[in-house]
Amino acid sequence: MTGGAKPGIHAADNIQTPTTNPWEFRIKTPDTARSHPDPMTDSLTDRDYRDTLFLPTTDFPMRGGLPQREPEWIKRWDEMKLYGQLRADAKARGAKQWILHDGPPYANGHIHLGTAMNKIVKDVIVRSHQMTGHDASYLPGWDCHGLPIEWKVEEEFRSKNRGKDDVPGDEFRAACRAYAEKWVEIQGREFRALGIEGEWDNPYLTMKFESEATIVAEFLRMAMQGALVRGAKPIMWSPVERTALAEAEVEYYDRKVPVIWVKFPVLEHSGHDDLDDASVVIWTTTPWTIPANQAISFSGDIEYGLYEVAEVMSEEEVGFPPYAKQGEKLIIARDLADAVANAAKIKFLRPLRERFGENGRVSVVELSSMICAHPLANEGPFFQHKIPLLEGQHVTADAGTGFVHTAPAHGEDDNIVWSAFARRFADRGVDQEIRQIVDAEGCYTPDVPRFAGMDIIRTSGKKRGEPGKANNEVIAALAESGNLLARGVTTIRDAHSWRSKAPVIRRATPQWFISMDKPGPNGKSLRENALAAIDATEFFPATGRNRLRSMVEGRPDWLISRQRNWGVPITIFVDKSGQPHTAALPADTAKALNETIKAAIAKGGVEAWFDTPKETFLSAHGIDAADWDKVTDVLDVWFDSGTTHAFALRARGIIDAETGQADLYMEGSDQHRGWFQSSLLECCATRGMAPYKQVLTHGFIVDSDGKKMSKSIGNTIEPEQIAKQYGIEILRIWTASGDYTEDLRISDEIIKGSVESYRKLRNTVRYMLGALDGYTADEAIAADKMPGLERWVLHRLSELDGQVRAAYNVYDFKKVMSLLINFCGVDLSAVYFDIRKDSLYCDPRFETAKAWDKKTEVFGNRRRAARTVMAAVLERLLTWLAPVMPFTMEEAFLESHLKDRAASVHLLQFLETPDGWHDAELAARWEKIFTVRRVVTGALEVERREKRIGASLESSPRVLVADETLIEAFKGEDAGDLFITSGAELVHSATGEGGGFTLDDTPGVIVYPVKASGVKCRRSWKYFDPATADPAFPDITPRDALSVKAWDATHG
RNA sequence: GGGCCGGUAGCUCAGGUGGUUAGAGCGCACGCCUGAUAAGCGUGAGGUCGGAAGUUCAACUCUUCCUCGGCCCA
Repeated sequence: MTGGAKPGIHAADNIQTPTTNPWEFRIKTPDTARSHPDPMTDSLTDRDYRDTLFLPTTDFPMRGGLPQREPEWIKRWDEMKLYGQLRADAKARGAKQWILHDGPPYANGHIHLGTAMNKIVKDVIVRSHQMTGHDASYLPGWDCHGLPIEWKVEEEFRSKNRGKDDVPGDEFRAACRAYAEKWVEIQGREFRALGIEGEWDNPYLTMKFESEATIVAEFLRMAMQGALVRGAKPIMWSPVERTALAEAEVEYYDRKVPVIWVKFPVLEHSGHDDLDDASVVIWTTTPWTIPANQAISFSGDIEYGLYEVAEVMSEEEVGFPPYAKQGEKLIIARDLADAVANAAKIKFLRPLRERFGENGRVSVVELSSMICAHPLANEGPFFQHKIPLLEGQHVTADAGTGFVHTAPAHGEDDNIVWSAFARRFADRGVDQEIRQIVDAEGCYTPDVPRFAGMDIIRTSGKKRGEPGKANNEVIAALAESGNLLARGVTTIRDAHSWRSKAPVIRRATPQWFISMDKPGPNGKSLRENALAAIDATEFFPATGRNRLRSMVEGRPDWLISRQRNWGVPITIFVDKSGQPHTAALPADTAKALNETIKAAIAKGGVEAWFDTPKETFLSAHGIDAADWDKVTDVLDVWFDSGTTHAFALRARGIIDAETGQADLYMEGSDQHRGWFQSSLLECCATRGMAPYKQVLTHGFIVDSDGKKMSKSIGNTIEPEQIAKQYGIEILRIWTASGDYTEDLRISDEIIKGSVESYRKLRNTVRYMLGALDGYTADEAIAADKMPGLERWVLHRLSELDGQVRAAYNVYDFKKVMSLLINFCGVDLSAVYFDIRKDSLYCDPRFETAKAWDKKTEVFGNRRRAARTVMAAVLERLLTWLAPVMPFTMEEAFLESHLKDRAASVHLLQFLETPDGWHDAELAARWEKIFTVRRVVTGALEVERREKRIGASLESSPRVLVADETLIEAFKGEDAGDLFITSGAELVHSATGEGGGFTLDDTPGVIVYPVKASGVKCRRSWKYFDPATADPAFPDITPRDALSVKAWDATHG
């Protein structure tokens, strides 16, 4: 029988084999592991050849036990000071520096999957650059100032019954420092646990004194160049907290608000006479802003009409006397006339002119020429300013009247349109100055007639956050003036303070800006410099350039002042005219003063500015402190982050102080608005260039449906969860396998896919470790002495070398992973290992070489070649994968014959490909071989299905090939070995012999799956002709007999 | 509402300048092996390329619209 009865010893072995760790049973030391003769028979031919065989032997387990082992590896790397060794190694190599500059996460809260992914990508980048010959240091950093920390600290004080005003500034800031420090420490540990390698002992922090001093220095440098301007801009202001709020600091809720329709009598116009006593009607939900009105906006795209109030509903019908009066003439958007009439209880609103202005409407020219009176002009001169009409993009006909009440101090659109037009109205007697009539408490200032001191929002007491007196009083005044057309109540979605939940108002306050358009030292504006720098930067993905570009093109001046406590102060003194000392003082004096300021911050941190009286700074330079005020605003935290290049890279000497650039900035794509931009603007303003050569962005983590993760949906996954269940390395493989420049999906199924990849890679490495047991450089054989199959593998390595380097170079890890996973799964596992199993297990082992004769050497060298190639593969695979899989590759490295080469796999470099490995001709030849092989494999599958064979060795196919070059491809190769059959016959034949197996896509190759004849070799399981056997070893093939003889000669 | 980006087999990804039956790996199903064994090998079934319209002899690849999703704004 072909299958043959199995010798009893195998059965016994099987019974004893424990299932827990089969590798323990592998023959580690063959000499001592020789089995006894089979007790069932004492026949000579029943010798067990197992001990003369070589089977893979390794202590590298099939399963990694990642969750348990990863922390141990990190501990090991920390103890051996791997990061320091990496630096020393790069220095010893004279490696070229390559800098990924870390964008600082905010020192608040635990890390999440997104931050983990961010750091993992960075780590893979840094490691791969280090291994491609660079000195790739990595200095992590943190953003430590800012509001979120301030809030948390305020909260902590409040829980101890201490309000914001009860805590002295320096005590408060000290608490903020301690808070940030705590989270830096926690996050540092969490990042380290992800296997991120870097300078964790000495990270950069925006709150270190030297950082704060550098931030101040950078700020003063910009100020000295004249980039700093003072202006007033409407910002969100919370009267309850007496502070400005950023967009991130507000929440939007529905709120009931009054709504009023107001008439602005036309004062001047250049149109038709019938406009003489007409009024422009506006609509607003913030009556309190009416006293601040300075203009009316309209749209050139809206048709307006002139109407006469022909009939008003009676008091009986309405329940109160309607405000509208018969005979009034109103200008309203045509589409909204009905709605206005309805609100104003007007029964009949008569269109006065069918054809109004050009094309049947009030033309832009006609409207632009109008000047209206303020509706409260009757309250006195304060309100008797001229109200121009401005064409604005923000005006729509969705609701209201088609005209927008414009108070430049209280609305962003208002401010934009006003700023654009105000200058043009100077010669028409329109006051250009923006009116600021509301104080920090949200009350009218004393100079406002009738309304002075009235509050918009109640700022204290039980009704905190509810409406104050302002709205009602303004409405009353409007009613008295006769210019109120209608009133009502509506609900709008509006901003509220995240903290107090009270409504916020828009209020213009004096602020400091970095001008985008003022010409700088090189004669160009910051905007122009920044755009040029963007053009000089490389973006991954390339679309990032457009995104950043359009933002810089369109952005307003950079508002850098914040009325806050926890931040780097705006270290300037202003004179009585509001000029900063950097502009008002002689340059030399200003510079000297700046040095004093910087020295103070370097010594005492930001506290030094707040705690030191202005006299101390000024009198040292002979300046009369009485003439100056010390600014106590702090810088926007984006300014801090924009200067990281200065204190984390330049001040530390990592890049040149003036001309240096980081090679790469890498953050989420949201940072086009954030860090990429703040860094760009800051560096362009100070040095006229971007601080980076390349910008790489990643997307965000979403669930399996592409939805963003949110706690409310409950689809969040924590990094710790994955670390505990699967291991960090699985998370790293997941990160590296997907397209992180887009959004990355994660789910159980997806993670399981990464686990599969991990297993495949781990097992491939494990097989090679086992196959290379006992391998040393002595066994190596030159490439030109190797069989074609080995040289084909070397060719594949040469291809991969180029592809892997190229992919890492452009941060395309998914390419690396798919290349290597395919290589392991297809080229190695399914082809090379499978074919060379026979050689590896059965050919004479190198340790028996001294007993080889010429014939034995042929087989022995074949095995040497296989092991030489596997060593080359292993060495490359370990290094190529180490950036993504630092844990497993380190483990494998230390189990391998390479372990004496370095203390860690991470201290190795990607290997260069020796000349001669690349061989396109050979590769083409092997493509032909594989083409034929595929047909043979297909034919054998039919035999298996028909139960005619099981193992492929039970066949010895006859292959008819029409294309002679396909036959020639096999020259010098043993086709049977390549097919893993007990033999093979290749016949050049243009015609078939009837029957036979073919594949549609491979015409001209016909396979007859001839059953192997002869007996089954008891050692190699191949079928062979017993007549050819060595008489001393009748039950094994001549090749196996040579192996066994060499074995016996060297093993007694 | 605006700007930018994306939607190819169950999953992760490939698919220069439009052109034969849209590919890979994994997973899945079935089979083989039992000397890589919680492994290895083979075979196979799965997409008409988010939807619609258009341009073209021809579109996954070009245009428009819609839809879903992401980031940033309003």
